[in-house]
Amino acid sequence: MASHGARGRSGGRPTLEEVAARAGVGRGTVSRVINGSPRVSDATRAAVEAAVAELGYVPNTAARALAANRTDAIALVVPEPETRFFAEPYFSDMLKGVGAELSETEMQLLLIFAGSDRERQRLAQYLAAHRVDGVLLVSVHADDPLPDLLAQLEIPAVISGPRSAAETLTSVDSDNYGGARSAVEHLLSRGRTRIAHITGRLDVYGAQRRVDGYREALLDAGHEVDEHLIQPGDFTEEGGRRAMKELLARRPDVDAVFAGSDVMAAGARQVLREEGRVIPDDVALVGYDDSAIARHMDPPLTSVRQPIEEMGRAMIDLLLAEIADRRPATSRGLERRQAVLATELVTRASS
Amino acid sequence: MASHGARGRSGGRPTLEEVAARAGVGRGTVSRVINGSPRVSDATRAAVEAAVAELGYVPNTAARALAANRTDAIALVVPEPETRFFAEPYFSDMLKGVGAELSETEMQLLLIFAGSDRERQRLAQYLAAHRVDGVLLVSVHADDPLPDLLAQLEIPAVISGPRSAAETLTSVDSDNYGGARSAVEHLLSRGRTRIAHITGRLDVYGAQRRVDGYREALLDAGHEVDEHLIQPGDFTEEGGRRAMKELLARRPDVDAVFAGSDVMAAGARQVLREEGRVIPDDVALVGYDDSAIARHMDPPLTSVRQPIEEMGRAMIDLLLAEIADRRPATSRGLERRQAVLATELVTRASS
DNA sequence: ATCACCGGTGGGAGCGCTCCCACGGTACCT
DNA sequence: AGGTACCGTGGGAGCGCTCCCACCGGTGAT
Repeated sequence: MASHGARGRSGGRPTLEEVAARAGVGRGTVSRVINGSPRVSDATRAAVEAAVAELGYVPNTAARALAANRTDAIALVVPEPETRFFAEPYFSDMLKGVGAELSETEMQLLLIFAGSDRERQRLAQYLAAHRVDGVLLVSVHADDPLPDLLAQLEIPAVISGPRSAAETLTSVDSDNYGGARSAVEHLLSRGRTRIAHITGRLDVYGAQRRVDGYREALLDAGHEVDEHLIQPGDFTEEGGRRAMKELLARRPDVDAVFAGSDVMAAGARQVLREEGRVIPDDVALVGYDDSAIARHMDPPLTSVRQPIEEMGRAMIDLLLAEIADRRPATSRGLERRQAVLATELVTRASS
Repeated sequence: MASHGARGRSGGRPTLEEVAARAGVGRGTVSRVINGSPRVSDATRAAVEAAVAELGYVPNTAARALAANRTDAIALVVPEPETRFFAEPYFSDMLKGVGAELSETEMQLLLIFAGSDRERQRLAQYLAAHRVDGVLLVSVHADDPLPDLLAQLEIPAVISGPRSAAETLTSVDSDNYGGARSAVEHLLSRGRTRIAHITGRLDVYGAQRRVDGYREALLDAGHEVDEHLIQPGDFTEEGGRRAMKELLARRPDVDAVFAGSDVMAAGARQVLREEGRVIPDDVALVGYDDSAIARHMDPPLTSVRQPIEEMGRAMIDLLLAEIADRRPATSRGLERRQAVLATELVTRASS
């Protein structure tokens, strides 16, 4: 009977069975109480809860996962650390939201890095093994095979920053279009008329939407859009520098710049200063992201704040809903879920 | 026989049993191959590996965890988001190191937030249930009960930023003493003689060590330490402002400031500028952390860089070693493990 | 030849849980 | 009174794995 180290290999945490014995009920009943089933009488439930408390019972996740074929875990897939996602404050803010929302539940958060090929391989295996109930995807490139893999495996997933207007996955996004509009409208209201735009990488859908917002804000205000004032950047500081130099060369009379990120705005500011342009007197500058850089820039940078923490919360909400449905959005038919959250323009001395 | 939905409830991922059948061997043998046991003949191993590849077998973590009483998971416990830990670039850099080192192993990373009381309660339960094989602790307050809890539960743990010189947990730290010395020596070499220090919160051990480094660098250079030049801060920008005002009031002739963090340096810079002091001509300024703020400050801030990514890697290494030993450092006797990594002074225009 | 031994192997038992079937009891119908 | 329904409950079976014991055949020692 005591053949095989049966008795608690390490300290003996109480099991369902022991709780059942203590409460004078069967195993099934305890399980029902633990899982909040309604099919338990109040008296029994009270007795079980007392036993649970006395014994300090905590369910064994592994056993539960094995028996129920679920994991109570979701994965946050972090793409290459090089991407702007991993930069402040995006990452930590989103995590804050995710963590806050998750702490209301029993779910646990797994962080999975998918930078190297090796890591992506592991991730694919991981997902194939259905070791998580759902996946959070952030800043995925348009050509990334991951979303399709998830759809194929029927793993619930939510993506932040849809890859296109036709995104099939459930998505959460901030209102890039509206954010860009608010920036441009602000500059117009300050009397600027030759407003340039340094864009983000245009294979990023959000960057495209910002360009759309830029264009339409100008058109709606009765201005023409001068294509020479739109200069592609790549979200980097150096890209911002290059773009600003190009703009100055083509349109020396530019009187405002709306940059698609604070980092690019920082690059642009360097060039403007080198060229002797005073901010905001000669050229007004507006960034995007409202990062620490914006607050500490000289002069402090007007920037579009995205509700990133809210986005994290929204992602969890949508994901949990999808897990509850137990099937990914694609097989639910057409009812694509998505959330678009409003941005806010934070006005500072640079404009 | 087919009483109870036995056949793959969801897609039928292959099991050990199926791999065994395919390879014409027993379950135990496949398990041995999967786990790299040496007690398998080469021929058998090859056959099993072929079967694994053909079937695309991936072990079921839950079953493994249940049977073997281990989880192959470690937790990174994130304290209150308010702390400086959660600020850039500390968090993401450390995560980068942790992720890189972890991707060499089969371990998975759990992120656990322990900000609110509620969350800490969950964490305690979590740990009591032994749902992770080890724990990574970051920026823990001196009076935090968590380390003791971990020791009591005999859960391997590594702390970044030891709580004191007598830290009992295995720890990883950067050389705060040496970093501070390098900052002060740099200022001395620039001919500064009235060097002030704005400290971090002195209940943080690392902040104390920086003060030690500051003092001894001065003493070793044959200078006296003027206690009026040491002003306590709290790692915040506002704290930096207050400290700088105080210093200026007490010692208007100060010609250099070594701040215990970049953020405090930013606060100090504001005050210096308001008072008409030119950086670095009138007052040289050096920060600590080499964050984005330092690079983008005006003028760019000389700062002490900590090898945070390396620290992340070191934490994982130490933790894995400890898990392999299957017992926490405390019960291994006196051989406390710790790693202290060197810092680097990044010189910029502010000094 | 006999025995102990050892590398290599198969498979039973068990990890702690969920799922589901079966069962006793009460309430309500005919 | 007998039948039917349903509620609350107990407990068997099974999730996929690891651990360990038993077993098999081949060696080398006796």
